[in-house]
Amino acid sequence: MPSSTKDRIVDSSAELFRRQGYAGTGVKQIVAAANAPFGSIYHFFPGGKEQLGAEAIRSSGRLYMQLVAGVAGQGPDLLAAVAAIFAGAAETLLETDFADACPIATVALEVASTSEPLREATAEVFESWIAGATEWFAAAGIPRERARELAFSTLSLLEGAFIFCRAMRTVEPLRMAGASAVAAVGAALADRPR
Amino acid sequence: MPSSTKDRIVDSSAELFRRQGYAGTGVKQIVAAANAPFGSIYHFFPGGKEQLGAEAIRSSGRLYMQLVAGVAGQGPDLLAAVAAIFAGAAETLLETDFADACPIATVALEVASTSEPLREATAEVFESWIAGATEWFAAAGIPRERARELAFSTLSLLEGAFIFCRAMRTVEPLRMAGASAVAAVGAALADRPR
DNA sequence: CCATTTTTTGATAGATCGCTCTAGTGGGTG
DNA sequence: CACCCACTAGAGCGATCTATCAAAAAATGG
Repeated sequence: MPSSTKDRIVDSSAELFRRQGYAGTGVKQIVAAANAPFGSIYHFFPGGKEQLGAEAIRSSGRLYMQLVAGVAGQGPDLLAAVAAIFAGAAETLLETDFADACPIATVALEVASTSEPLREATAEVFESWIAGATEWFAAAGIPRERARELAFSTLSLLEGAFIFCRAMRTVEPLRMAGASAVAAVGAALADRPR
Repeated sequence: MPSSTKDRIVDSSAELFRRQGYAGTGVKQIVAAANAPFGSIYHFFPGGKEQLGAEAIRSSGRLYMQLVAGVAGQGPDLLAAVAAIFAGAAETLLETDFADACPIATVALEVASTSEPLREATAEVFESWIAGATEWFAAAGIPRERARELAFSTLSLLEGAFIFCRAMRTVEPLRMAGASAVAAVGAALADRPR
């Protein structure tokens, strides 16, 4: 068994939070999903549910960035990579019956005005995503300022489309947002300085 | 007193759901905010919290579309109107200490996989927004197919930016997403058929 | 091998959840 | 006036929530 009890708790929490949100997920439900004894939660996370939430957010944020970077990395060029990210997201959505979209968006909206520690955790994850995407666009020759704007708009398109897709139970929004993102990146590539 | 008890309950629910989500808001908290007797909830909403949630979603969805349409209506042209929508959203965010963004996005993500009636309510609201925006773009001479794509991407940019803004406590994402939206609409206007 | 410390565990406490139920109030109608 | 009905009002129910804590198990030292 390669996975420790603590890891199983974090992983199960992340999955449940992603689908039902933070407030909608009980500690009992988490230990049941993780096949862990109840008390272990408070052994590994003395700060209780909130500390567990923070760790789950950071963990799944890290994982998701790796996943997206992996999908983006195998594209022949930047445009194909952006298209692949949106297509991959759509595929995952269909495979999971529209359950698995962004791992932390639901929690981020929930806790933004109710828990400062959790809000900070989501902000850190988002910052790292934006920084990573900015770097990626800049590496393609897009000026830094422009690259950061592109990072925000591409990720906003993705996050926004996730909301519509899950609510409407169709991947149409993701396809359209993806087309828009490709167009925006294409325009930025076209007038980059040489 | 122009507001009936039922209206106060719906309004208070909508405000609380917007900020803390559906699961994070208790019925007791709602009646306290609405200055309503506890029993009235189940008099006006025999279906309980879920029915109340559905009505709050539809009500605030209607209201928000009117609000956005109002902001958009007073712009001199389409591009200025789009810019005004994003700027207005940023202003509201700042005024409310990053609490009031999209009135239903938080709930939409929470309930997408946990409550079919509520999911349907959010889907209906989103559909009506998309239909409205499509109509608006089409009226400016943009072909219907393209107008719908533009509606999805503009609203996705707005929703996505809301997530980042609330988490990071800055309106930078909204400014950048707004610039992107204006550029996308501008491009669509430029190559519309004459 | 026993004594001591450290880690693990589930029963349970105390609060809160959504909801039901009965009783009471106020105003309009026959 | 008698009656009715929409609404107000809140006590309390069973379930579930998070968190605690004393005991069991495992690890460590003499």
